[in-house]
Amino acid sequence: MTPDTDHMKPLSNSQKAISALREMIVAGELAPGSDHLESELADRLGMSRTPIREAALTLESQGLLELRPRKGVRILPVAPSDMAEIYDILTELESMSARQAAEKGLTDDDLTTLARSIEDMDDALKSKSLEAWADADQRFHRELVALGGNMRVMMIFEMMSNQVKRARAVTLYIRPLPLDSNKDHRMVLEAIQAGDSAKAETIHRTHRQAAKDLLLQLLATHRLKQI
Amino acid sequence: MTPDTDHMKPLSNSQKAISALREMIVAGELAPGSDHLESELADRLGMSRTPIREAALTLESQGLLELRPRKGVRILPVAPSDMAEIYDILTELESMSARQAAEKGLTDDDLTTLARSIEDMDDALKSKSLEAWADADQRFHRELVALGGNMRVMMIFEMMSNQVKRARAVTLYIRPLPLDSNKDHRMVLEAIQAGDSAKAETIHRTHRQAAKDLLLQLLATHRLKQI
DNA sequence: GCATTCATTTGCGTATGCGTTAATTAATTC
DNA sequence: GAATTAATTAACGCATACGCAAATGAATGC
Repeated sequence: MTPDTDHMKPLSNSQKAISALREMIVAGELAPGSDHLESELADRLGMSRTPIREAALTLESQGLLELRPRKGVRILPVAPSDMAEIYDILTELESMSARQAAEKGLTDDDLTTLARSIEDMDDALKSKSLEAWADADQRFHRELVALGGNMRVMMIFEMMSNQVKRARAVTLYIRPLPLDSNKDHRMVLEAIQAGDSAKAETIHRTHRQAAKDLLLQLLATHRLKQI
Repeated sequence: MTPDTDHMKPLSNSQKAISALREMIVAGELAPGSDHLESELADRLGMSRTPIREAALTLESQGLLELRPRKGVRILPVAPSDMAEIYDILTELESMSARQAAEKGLTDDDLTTLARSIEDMDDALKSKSLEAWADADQRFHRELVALGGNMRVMMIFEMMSNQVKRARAVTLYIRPLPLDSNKDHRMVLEAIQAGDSAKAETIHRTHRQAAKDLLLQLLATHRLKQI
């Protein structure tokens, strides 16, 4: 039961279409590169074309798909060069967030969520649950950005995350186990606790660059030219 | 006459609505904080509600306005804290672009547009045309981002630029003359020419931070709590 | 006079229909 | 048989219509 089971707004069809389509895309149910007529999607989601179009417009501006007249909506494939772009942006903005979080003099209380995600990653690795690890890792990065306090950075992060998730679905089981990854996370957390903004930023930047290099290497060695 | 006067696609009403509304917002014709019914905007632009809604959805995802049921579309005001967020993001992403541009070993030929915008700023200052200066300055930053080669950064830049333009319309005539600004620009250009990526990045970062500090100071001293 | 309830208005969300035009198939010509 | 043109189909852009719910105003009760 959700915290506030009462007074749940009945969520418009447009909203439903946005999340439904987003999930279908991230899950690969709508394959990268595939085309889908508005009317087809409307049938599939049991609504008319109008909310579908509105959702498609929104998702287009988030870079998940493309509206091509008479061809239908095209699910955008993500090439390694796209992932490089995304990781470069995340590297800069997350590192900035780490720095700004460290400058805030946050209390341990403010950092419980971040600390929790690190523990969750440890637990996930112990029980060899890669999905749980990926989930906790995602939470760590999101919370780091949240602590930075820049709402726009959060929006950009969420936008990019959708594409990152697709890449991870492909690479999660072909990548080496992220056994050392949590060392970095812990060092970032400690730097933020200590108020050492330069250290927090530098460590996180290095961490992110390594992640980018690993991913691109993986995609290259497996000849994954499109996700 | 535009380069290709023939075969101009007749540009859909949605597209027209997007640029029309964007220009009205940036120009202040639709005041920050004001509400406008979809039907009102539809009448004003001589089209039905459908393309207006589609345009509003797009502009909402670009942070220019907000759709509030029964209140109409609300033109989002920009507070100093918003400008701080925007400048922080631009600082990081433009500095990264400067670094990456420098790493590319660009020829003087690749850099003509950038060099041109610097000259234009000089000319504008000589003829005391602040608008022309602001325009050339905007072109410098856009071209720098373009040279970085990250399409997503370009998109983010364009998005943020809309809000920056509104701030500039307010501050352009109350700010000190940007007499030294071009020294920074020239140094960035030279660093890129020389392939000195660290220098290009550092100088541009400093330049951007100074711009942020100046802007926030201006807004504070003039008690501009909302633009 | 103030609050509460009911009636009315109004704006939005969404379905639907239609004209336009791109894409596809058929037809005609060389 | 290939290629160009004509005919057909179909998807989209947009206008329009309508039901519902929120906001507004009127009316009633205390």
